[in-house]
Order: sequence, then C-alpha cells, then structure tokens
Amino acid sequence: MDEIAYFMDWDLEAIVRGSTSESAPSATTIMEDPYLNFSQFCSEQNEIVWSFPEFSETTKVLDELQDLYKPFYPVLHPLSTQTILTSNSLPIPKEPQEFKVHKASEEITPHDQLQIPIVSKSKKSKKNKVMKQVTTENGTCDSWAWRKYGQKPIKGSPYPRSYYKCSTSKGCLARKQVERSHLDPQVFLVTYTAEHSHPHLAPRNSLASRTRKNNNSIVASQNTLDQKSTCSSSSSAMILSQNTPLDEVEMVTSVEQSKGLMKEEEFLELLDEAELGHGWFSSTELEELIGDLTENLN
DNA sequence: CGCTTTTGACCAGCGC
DNA sequence: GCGCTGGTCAAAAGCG
Repeated sequence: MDEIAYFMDWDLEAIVRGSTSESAPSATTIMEDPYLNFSQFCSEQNEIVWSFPEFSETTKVLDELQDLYKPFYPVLHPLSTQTILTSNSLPIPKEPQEFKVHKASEEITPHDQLQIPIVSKSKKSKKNKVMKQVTTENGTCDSWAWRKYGQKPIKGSPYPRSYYKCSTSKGCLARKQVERSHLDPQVFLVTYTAEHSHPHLAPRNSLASRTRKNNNSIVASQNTLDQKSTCSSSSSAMILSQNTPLDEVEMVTSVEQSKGLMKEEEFLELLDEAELGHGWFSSTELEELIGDLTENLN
C-alpha cells in the first residue's frame, strides 16, 4: 500500500530536457541529474517559473512519450487513471502555482526541485523524513557516491530492495532505496530519503569522473538486481507531478526506465547529437530524439 | 589499508 | 503480546 501511496496524486508531465546554453553542460549531465539543469534554470529566473512553451506544439511527441511510458502507468497512476487514459496527450499544468519549485534563495539539492507532497501511511513517515524519487540511470547510477548497507526482499515483489547511504560525507544522512518494479522489471524505482548535508562534490559532467571503485560498486550492486544488466543508460524523461499539500512527507517522484538494451556510450552519443542550445527540447528535437531512442531500445 | 558488498540479526511500527 | 514487515546495523569477506 505504501508504494501506491507514493504514487498518489500524480499527473504525468513527461519532459525531456536539454541543457542550458550558458552553462553548457554535457549531455551526460542530463542523464546523471536532469534536475540540476532545471535548478539552474529556475535559479536564473530567480522565481517560480513554470511554463511549457513547447507543449502546445508537441502533442504528437508527447503521445510518443506516453507510449514509451505506458509500462509506468499502473504504477504511477493507480488512482488517477482518468488523467492518463482519457487524454490524448499528456496533461499540461494549468497554473504554474501547481508546482512547487525552490527559489534560488532556498537551500536545495540537485534532486530537490520538484517536490511532490504525498501523505504516506508508512510507519516511517513518523520520522518526518523527506522522501523523493528521481530519475537516474538504472537506479544506482546517479552522480552521488552511495554505499550499500542492506538488501531486503519485499513482500509482493520478486525483486529485493537495496538500501544505500551517501558515502560522500560521513555525516550525510542521505539515503536511497532502489528496487525493481514488479510490474515492469525493466523499471527501477529509486526513493531518496533525507537531504545531503554536503555540497555535491563529484563532478557532474562525466560518468568517467566517478571513482573507479565506486563505479565498480555500482555495477556490482546493479548486477545483484539484474544479472544481465550493467550500468547502462536508459531513455529517461522527467515526470513531474502536481503539487498537493501534505503533513509530514514530501516526495519527488519519477521513474526510470532501464531497458538495458542500449549502451551508455550510444545513448550519450545520441544526446550529444541532439546538441540543444536551450533549456527545452523543441518538438522537432523531441521527435528526433525519441525516434532514435525508440529505435535503439527496440 | 580503506573502501565496498553481503547477509543475518536486530529493532520499530503496525495490525490483530 | 505476538507475528509480520520494512529499515538499519554490523561483522565478515572481497577488491584494488
């Protein structure tokens, strides 16, 4: 039931973003932490900004995105199928205020930008944790350093849940859980808990910048989740959600689809080819990128 | 040596 | 109180 609660009140806003022209981060940055660029974007605006100038032109593209993410729907919207099943395109936020976005003056972490408050019935909610789920690569491949400290079989799921602590700083309380979706084994659900108590030290613009040991660890732990899978990239899209009030638990939820069929280098090459000079993909760029991704994933 | 993963044990919350 | 479940701890072992 907790899993269902996690995904309550979801609106599906799939946004595939490019990088900003000023900071010109590499495509790798997009994959490692799509929220970072969004944070930069919002920081530059220094105010809550939520506009989707491209969305009105991207119905077809969004339909494709919707198709790509169909496997997520039962998970993401168990209680809000109306939004998904009855609309021809992904819902577009009517009011910017529907989303909570940190202002530049607020202390944020790279994964903080999209808060999706959800009332959790979990016993852990009493600890007043901030729980999030973000899109990363294969569930374990994000740009933070994590140390696995536990693994537990989860009732109702054939796949175990892995528990990770942030190993960047000793006192950092940030943790994350990685588990496979039992509905779609190719989907990894990553839940972040608590905040990092330190700046992001690892360079974000290169997968190779991770320490070899850590990268090996990631691959090793990944293999425990899927013997066939390595730390490969995936087609990713940020999925934003409507903001709703809550008492104790805030969540940022998205999912990650890890087909594992395309090599990381190939995916990054595709992103490089996209070479976008602005914050959002245009409809044409989206179509091309999705086409390439779909082709590779199939 | 310092870091990691693995894994069984332990603890806490919840329902009955 | 008891059992179930999820989350965490910590010892052991592996790796570079």
